Amino acid sequence: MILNTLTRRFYARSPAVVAQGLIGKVLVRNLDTGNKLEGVIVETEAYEGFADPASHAFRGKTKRNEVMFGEAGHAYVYFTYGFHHCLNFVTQTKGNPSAVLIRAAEPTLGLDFMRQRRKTEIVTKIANGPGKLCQAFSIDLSLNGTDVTKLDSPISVRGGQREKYGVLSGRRIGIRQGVEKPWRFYSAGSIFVSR
DNA sequence: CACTAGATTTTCT
DNA sequence: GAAAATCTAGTGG
Repeated sequence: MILNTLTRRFYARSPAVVAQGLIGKVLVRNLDTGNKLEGVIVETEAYEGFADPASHAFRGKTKRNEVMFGEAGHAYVYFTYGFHHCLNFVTQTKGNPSAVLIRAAEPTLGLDFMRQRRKTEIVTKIANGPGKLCQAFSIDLSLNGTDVTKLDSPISVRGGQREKYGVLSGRRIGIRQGVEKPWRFYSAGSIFVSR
């Protein structure tokens, strides 16, 4: 079993590379209660700073997106559609505010807790979407800006087993600008992806 | 199965 | 005022 937490160097690359690299890695959530949740990341999307009209950072810095303008390896959590949180990891370096959206995961640890939070018994529906994933993993705005490269952080990512079916890419979901960019990455054959 | 409305906050026009 | 990196419950085929 590999337990290495991903370093800042991993995140300090272009978002598309990081997004692809995160597939098959394990998202780790350390709760205040001492409970631990884990899930294998099966779907991500890359958002490329100033060059990408779909990125929150495209129109400049705001109070909401300021974390994207900071150091790579931090969590960017935002609230959207009045209801849902979305989890991102900041990538690249200062001056290029890019991030990777975590869209879906396969729950592997803490299933009872997640089922309770999601109010569903169906495992494939626990984290097959960015809003659902945050609900299952108990992620909200209080975690915005969290450094995810530390082992004892509330959120971190560690290496997992190699993705056996390979990684596919396609168009991103839920956006109207820059839809032609093939910056959605997902685990081939996984039943835990959002679509 | 497809489609639609509604929840509700941040941001931009 | 309207759209947004969404989800759910409801209607109808």
